[in-house]
Amino acid sequence: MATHQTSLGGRAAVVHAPESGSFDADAFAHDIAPGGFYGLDVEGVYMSERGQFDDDFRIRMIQFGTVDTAWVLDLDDPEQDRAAQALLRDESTWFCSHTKMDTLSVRVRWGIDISGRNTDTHVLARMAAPDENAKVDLKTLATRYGMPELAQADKALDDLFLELYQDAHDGKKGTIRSRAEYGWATVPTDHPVYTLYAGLDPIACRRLAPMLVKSGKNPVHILRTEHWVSRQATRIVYDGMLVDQDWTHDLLDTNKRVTDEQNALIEDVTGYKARSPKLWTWFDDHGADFSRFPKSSRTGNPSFEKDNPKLLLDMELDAEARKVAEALIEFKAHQYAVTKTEEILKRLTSDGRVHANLNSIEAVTARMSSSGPNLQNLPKKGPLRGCFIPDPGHVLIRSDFEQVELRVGAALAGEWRMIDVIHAGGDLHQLTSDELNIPRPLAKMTNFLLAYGGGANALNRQAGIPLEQAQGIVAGYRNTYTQIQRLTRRMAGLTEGIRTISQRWVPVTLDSAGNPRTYASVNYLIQSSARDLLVHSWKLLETRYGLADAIWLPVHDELVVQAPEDRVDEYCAALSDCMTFDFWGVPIEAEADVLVDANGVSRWMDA
DNA sequence: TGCCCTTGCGCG
DNA sequence: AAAGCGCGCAAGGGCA
Repeated sequence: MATHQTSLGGRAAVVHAPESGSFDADAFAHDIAPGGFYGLDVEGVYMSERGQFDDDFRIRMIQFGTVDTAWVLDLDDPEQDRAAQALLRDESTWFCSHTKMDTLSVRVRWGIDISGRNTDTHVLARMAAPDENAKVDLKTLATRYGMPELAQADKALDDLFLELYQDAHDGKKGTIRSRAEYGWATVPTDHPVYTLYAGLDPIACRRLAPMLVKSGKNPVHILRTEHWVSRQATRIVYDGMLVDQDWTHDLLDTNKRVTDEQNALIEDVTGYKARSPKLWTWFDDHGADFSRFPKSSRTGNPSFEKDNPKLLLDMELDAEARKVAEALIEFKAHQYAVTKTEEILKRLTSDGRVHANLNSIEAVTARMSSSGPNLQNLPKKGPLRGCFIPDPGHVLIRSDFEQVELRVGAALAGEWRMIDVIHAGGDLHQLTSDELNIPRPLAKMTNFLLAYGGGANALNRQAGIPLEQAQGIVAGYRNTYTQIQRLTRRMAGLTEGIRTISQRWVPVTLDSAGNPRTYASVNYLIQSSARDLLVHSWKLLETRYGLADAIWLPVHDELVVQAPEDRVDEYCAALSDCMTFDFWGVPIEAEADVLVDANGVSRWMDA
């Protein structure tokens, strides 16, 4: 058996990598005994856009680690595979691993769900440092916590992959992707660089878990809750969303036919593609006057973003340019749907699903985020959300909190004027409209703007009203809502961070000049507390009805639920019940809607 | 080719 | 006194 005697963070570390056929089960069980708490990591082949759910994805090794000893098991050896399985199945053994990657891989390969017994160090890291987005990968963390050897081993593996690739491809370097693809698939499972890299990971992870818990500022109940939410997120990713493939292909075909046609027309006439940044120069030569046209702030060139191309039609263009302008407008109207449907189809796995990632604690405010594809920002209007349908025999139900951020803000501030209106079933935007004597749309903008820490400049810009008027409105708002103003001042005085209603810690973030953005704290308090409330409802769904697993997707202030066809009423009632409660004397309300299209088919969109 | 940054836009 | 908040993704463009 190959054994590395090495050092990690100034402490001895041992990595055992048994060769196929020479596995010592007793020695393994001695180091990694059932009932313990172990770092866990898996090594697989290169991951495509479909992640663990790609038919071609497979794990090659699995590693378990204590704080000083790791075992790297080669899964081509049936004995080692059996030992790994037995340990993973043991209900008394706990694991920690970084991100959902390992939990999902284990479930895909063996059907074992360890998510209830796995602590995600990525989640712990987000709790310890909510403001350090993108810097919580395991290598960076290990380095920060005094274990630079992990990053070094990673670098050595990269070099090895390049070497392996060149050996097999006449010395050619290949692209990053091709090197990774080749390297992960073919590196020998007994190569010392590979086994050392693989072995250090679970040891580092196991050491990091308690360090991260200690360095965070959250009380223990938050950790418990986040572990639960993270488990739910893993379940949602594993299940994925069923795709209506006919619907999606139809959408792609109809939209792509238009974009291809218009793109070809534009290129024929101008020599530029529709999206070329130089297309404007052609218009310039054909009578366009860009002196008062919106410009890209970076290049200073005319910008064809948004609805800007429509402005071309107001110009004195020659007939040819007018035709191109119309083609460009048509192209842009269909481009978005093409990109989105292509992304969905790219992620489609052979089970007909898209396993979008749901990050249970991504934002600084702990709001969840979705990626690959991002389901949380698919347009509400239009047919794109309709690509996603419930499982056979099921129906989707959606329930939104009613104006939750404004209500939470009113409650936290103790703003009685607002609270009275909420109790009376009135409209907060209308209240502002009446009090400040401004139109309701402007009042609505003002309500949100001020809750987000904005000021007169922002109102001026966004509402397109004169700065003086914006200043007047802001002053009026502050005079009218004195308690909101008081809360704003109180929050601005907190230079380190704030605590939400569940005592979650949210740090003050810095602007590009390094100054604390204390003005954002009101929004942090409101946004993050609203996140607490959504999780609160989700947990109620579990404790009152045992229905947490019915959640199909959370969208900030909205829960989408999948219900069996014959229990729709029951699920609707449960959802309404769990999302309706009193918060600090303010009613929080939600109503459940069944999502069924005009043909009686349930899909993720309104009829 | 690869990396990094910005802009614009969808959602809340 | 003033300061719009949180995300992810595509595309463009500078740079090595």
